Amino acid sequence: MTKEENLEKMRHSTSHVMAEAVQSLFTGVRFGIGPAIEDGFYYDFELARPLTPEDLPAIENKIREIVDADYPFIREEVDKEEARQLFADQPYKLELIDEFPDNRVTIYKQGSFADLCRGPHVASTSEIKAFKLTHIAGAYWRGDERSPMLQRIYGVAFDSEAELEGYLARQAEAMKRDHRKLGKELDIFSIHEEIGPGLVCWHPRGALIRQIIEDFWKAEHIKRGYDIVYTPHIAKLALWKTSGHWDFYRDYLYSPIEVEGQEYILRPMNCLGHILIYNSQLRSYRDLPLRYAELGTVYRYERTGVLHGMARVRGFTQDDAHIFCRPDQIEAEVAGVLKLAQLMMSTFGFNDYELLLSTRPERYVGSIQMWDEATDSLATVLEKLELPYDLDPGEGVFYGPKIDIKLRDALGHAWQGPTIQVDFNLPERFDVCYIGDDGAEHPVVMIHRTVLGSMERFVACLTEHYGGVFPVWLSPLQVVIIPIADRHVDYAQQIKNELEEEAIRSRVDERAERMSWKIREAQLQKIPYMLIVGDKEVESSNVSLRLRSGEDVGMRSLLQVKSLIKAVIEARAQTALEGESI
RNA sequence: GCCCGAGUGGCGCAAUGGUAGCGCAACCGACUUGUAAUCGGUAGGCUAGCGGGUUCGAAUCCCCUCUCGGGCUCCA
Repeated sequence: MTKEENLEKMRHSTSHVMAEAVQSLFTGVRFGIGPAIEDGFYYDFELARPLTPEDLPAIENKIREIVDADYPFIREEVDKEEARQLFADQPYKLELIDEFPDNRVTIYKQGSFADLCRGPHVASTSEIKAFKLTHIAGAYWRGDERSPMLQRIYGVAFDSEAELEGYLARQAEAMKRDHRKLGKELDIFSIHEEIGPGLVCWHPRGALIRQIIEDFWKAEHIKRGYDIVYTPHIAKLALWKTSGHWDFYRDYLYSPIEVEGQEYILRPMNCLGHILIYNSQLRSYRDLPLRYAELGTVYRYERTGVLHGMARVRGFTQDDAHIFCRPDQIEAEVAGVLKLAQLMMSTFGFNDYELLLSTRPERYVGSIQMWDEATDSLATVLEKLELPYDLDPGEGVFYGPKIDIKLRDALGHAWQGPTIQVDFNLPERFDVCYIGDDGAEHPVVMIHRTVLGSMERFVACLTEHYGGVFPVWLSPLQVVIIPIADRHVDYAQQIKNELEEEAIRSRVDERAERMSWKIREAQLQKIPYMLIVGDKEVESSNVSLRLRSGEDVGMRSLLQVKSLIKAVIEARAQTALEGESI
């Protein structure tokens, strides 16, 4: 058994011990399930009263008692009838028993607690080493929102106190990278109750980061034969009925706006405008592929509980494009998009991401043959490009299979970023076709795709990925010039002017503060370069360079510093100085 | 949407039934400074809601609404 499997076993056993602790502290407990998860475990309970965080220490103490008592875990096999009697007052367990295919079920007992469980478990409770209950949450029985909501206690468990401490320290570090916290500290964005939940205001610094990304994005798309288009943010409801969105996603649309007796809605997607542009004239097979790209803002009425800073919002800008192509062009186009997505990921420092191929869901349109062909071609491209991916069965969109790239935030949550989706639905509904070399009409294949995701989510992930320490080319402010005394302000200003000529973003901190105070503030703002100027520098026409890593590079000529910074920006380097860690 | 928790000056926090305090920031003044916090002073909130209730009295207790956080569900 590997170390990881042992750890998982121990975590699972800890959840049983926690259940025993809860059983002894509360009356009338009904038990749900309690598996091991990444880093720890949870158990779901139905209790007479709501749990509060204050309950956790008592439960932890009880767990320790059970651990110290060193109860063995005993495995027993019983038939279903016996199991039903054992768990006669446990409706959730009875439900599980009914669903087991075999007549024999296994039970694990430790101390005064018995649970229906496949196992395996540790030999004895004393094998549980370092654990901590972390939080409580509501969770639907079996993850179904029509089922009762149980109370879940989450915990973490490790082989040693040192590993537990290490984990908790990493969590604390990760919380510092939270884009919602950094967004405030670094003045990147805000969300206002007065405007509405999930609607983002981009502050000048955030907007600058976004502009830089968008400029890069546009240039790379134009290079690859995309045409930039703009389409309206609202459209007649009838259009969304034709597309099928009204039927499938009505609950996620903002309510219609009535004007002149016509109903309009805020667009939840950009594709329809692109389709109408395509359909504005007859297209020949020679015209294809056509690639329409738009940084298109869309609005979706996301349920209140799911909103999360800039990462999950109600109004967001997709870096969208729709490729209209012939069936024989699918593979080449998908490959092109994947390569572009890879370029985006590597340019922005995401070297660790997951690729998922999602296949036909239960509710779908089109023929199974179309689905199979499209899914195969997506898989073929992934294999040709030697990209490792996981299958996500049944997770495709109703209109076609897709490839998703998932990015992780500081706390390890995966967010969908780039996505490539084949669409069989819209070409049919809108009669999107081309004239082939046979002179006949053929349906086009439409590919929806983003290579970043949305600007909001991407900047959120980017902020967490870098912990706010953006690479120089993305840093809103690249240089702070710090005059030591008032008499150095003119010289500092002169330097700023020279940096401006090179389009380096700088500011002179001319406040009547001490140098060390100005350095502290520049550090906290994670500004890549600090240029300190005092008598020595003025006299020798130099600057003293300090990096946000804390390194004092020393006195250099302005020319040297300028060319260093320029080179770092042009290379879109991940670090502020070659060989530096930031 | 569901369960639990929270909402105090720009920001971070204190005050759990008796007339709201602290730090940072802001503003004013002094200091003119050598690599992460110079000193002094001033102003600023009636405590999410021009919501309802309990009480002699509410930031503090109860109800409603809104927003945020942790999860669940969802995420075209």
